[in-house]
Amino acid sequence: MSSSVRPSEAVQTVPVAAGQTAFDALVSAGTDLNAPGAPVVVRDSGGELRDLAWTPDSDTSVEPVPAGSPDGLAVLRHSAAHVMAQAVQDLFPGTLLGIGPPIEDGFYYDFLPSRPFTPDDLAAIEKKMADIIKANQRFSRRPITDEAARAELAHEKFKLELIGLKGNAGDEASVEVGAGALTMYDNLDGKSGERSWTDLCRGPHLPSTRRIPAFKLMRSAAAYWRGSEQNEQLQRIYGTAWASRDDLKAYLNRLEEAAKRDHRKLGIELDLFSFPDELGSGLAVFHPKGGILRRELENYVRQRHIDEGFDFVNTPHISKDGLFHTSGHLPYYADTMFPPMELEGAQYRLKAMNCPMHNLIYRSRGRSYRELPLRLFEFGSVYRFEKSGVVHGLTRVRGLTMDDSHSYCTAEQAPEEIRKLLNFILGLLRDFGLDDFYLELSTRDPASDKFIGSDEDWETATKVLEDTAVASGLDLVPDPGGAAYYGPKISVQAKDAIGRTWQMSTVQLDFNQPARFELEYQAADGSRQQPVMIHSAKFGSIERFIGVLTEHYAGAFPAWLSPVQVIAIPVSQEQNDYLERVADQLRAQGIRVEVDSSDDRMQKKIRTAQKQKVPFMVIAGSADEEAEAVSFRYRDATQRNGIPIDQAVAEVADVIARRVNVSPTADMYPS
RNA sequence: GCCGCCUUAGCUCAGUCGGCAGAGCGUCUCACUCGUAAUGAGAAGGUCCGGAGUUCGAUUCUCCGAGGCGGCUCCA
Repeated sequence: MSSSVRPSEAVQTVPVAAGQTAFDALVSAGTDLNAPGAPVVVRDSGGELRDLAWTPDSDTSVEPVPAGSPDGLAVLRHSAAHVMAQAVQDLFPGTLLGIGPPIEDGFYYDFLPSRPFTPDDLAAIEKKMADIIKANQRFSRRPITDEAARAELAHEKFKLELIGLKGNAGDEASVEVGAGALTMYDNLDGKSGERSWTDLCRGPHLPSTRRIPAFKLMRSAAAYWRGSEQNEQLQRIYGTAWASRDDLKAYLNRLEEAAKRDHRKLGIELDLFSFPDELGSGLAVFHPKGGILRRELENYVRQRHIDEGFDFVNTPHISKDGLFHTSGHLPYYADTMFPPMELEGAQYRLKAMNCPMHNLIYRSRGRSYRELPLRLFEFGSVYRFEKSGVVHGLTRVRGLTMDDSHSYCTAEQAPEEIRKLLNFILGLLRDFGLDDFYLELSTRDPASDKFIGSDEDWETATKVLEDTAVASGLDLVPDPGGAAYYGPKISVQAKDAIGRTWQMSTVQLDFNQPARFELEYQAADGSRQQPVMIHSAKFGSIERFIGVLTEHYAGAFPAWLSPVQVIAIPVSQEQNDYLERVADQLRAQGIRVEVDSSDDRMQKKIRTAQKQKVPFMVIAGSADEEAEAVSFRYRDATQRNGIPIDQAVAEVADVIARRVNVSPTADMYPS
């Protein structure tokens, strides 16, 4: 990401005399406030962000905050949100205001208009915003008492509600209001000084609207007031704003690049999978090429689980619903499980999780401490009735296959087992070039009745997970209230090739299901003890993992995963037979080869293979055929062409075979 | 589930202010036999998402449903 701040421009504190504005202090210190990326606000000695117009009561110093810094951008974006709100209220009188905070890469503002916004409305709002920016309105801070604010905002019911919420730490609304006395921000016309708009806001803001160099409105959508489904839906307009036009352009390019990687688009282009309407929403079919991806991934993860000492089991897709009452999943998740089928007096359900069935396998006979940890693994297909609005490509589906495993062990063994699982997971993700991780620790919300089990068990389980997570040395982000109903979890978050974070694998520690299923083992002293179980999924769902990998690799899968590894291209049809023989030679080494014997021109075939992101091409003309050679072309790490080189068939086969049949981490490109 | 938008050929998308529907790519056929990202010509291909309604007539308007997209909420 481009930014206006470089280390060499490290900011220095500037002294400010009592009664002097920070603005004047900066100017007298020689700061060019008109330069691109110039400071837009300051940080006082207490670390608070302040407007440039801020005037301290006593002598102090401030640190300028440049527009391109994270804080500067947040102020810039929040100021853009104000400009947008003003434009909206100008164009659509009577529209009520919600809140308008800065967010990653931009800002939004929530409105209650008389009708939802259309794309044409957004264009008009954008134009109006440009006028406001051109008018160079000053953002002017005005402290106000609660009573006066209530009077002034009598018609803004949402703002009134915010006043009551003043200072709620962690509340999104505190962005607007914050602790301490309320402040209003007035927009004053650059020439006349006339007030054109006012908003209840903690600030700080840019000195004036002119300091918004580049913005764009992105989309409008509904959002619940204060994020609750129980509340009224407002119309949210998202925008983006940057410290320079170039930064905006770079951001829009990034979005375009991300769109090109969209697995839903690539899935069609590369003929991997589809979602036939006839099946229903969120139900995917994998075409032959997607089938190869699945098979390779399954083979890979199966072997890894064998190496880690897992036993392989199989369980049905359907069960009488008593099982899910025993596990505790029903009735908590009744609405996300497919509805029951009534058969011979029993209610059957498609399974939405595999753990209860694995518990039955554990319980099928007496267990000794000697066989713990007992590790069960299954490619378990489950069905979850995701709400219609949340289904999304392969990343959120209604039918999925999990690489689901459950480790049953003694409470004492749990920390070591979790440590091993975490290592296993990180190693596995690294094999896919995912190596920038952080962990999320999802814990119980003690106030919620969504969680079962005793306080002591929760504390113990959470402590065990937390200690293991901390010991991994990775960053650990708390996720209060995000636990499963039966226990806390660690999820591994990984950054993909273009820096987007995906939740990948999870490890969950569960005291509850073993108790509910009355799982036991006989300890060394002959006593009967209850094991704990550790749920873990490495890919999570294979569908989702394929979706994430497709975007991570932009469809250019490493050679071992590529559905077609080699395309053989004849210079003219004369070489078709020769290349068939070459292809057979490669196939004999386990390589997936296709000969393109269509009547396209060679150039066209190269283009097609390139677009299909096939890692290797072998091309042969009459000269090659005579020499028992091929011209070898490959995709390099940047997915551009490698340099063509003429090589003997045996050598080429050898080079390709090494890239295709070895461990996934191996460098796939000839050097 | 909620709000908004969308659904036309295998894919990407025009279009009909209500009157027997179009392009590019892909597919097929023919000609060309070619040396590292598109050879040319021709043809086939459509219950215009489904159902109901309004109308002389609906792909177009209305309603219901399905599916998709962008968000919100949710994600064991």
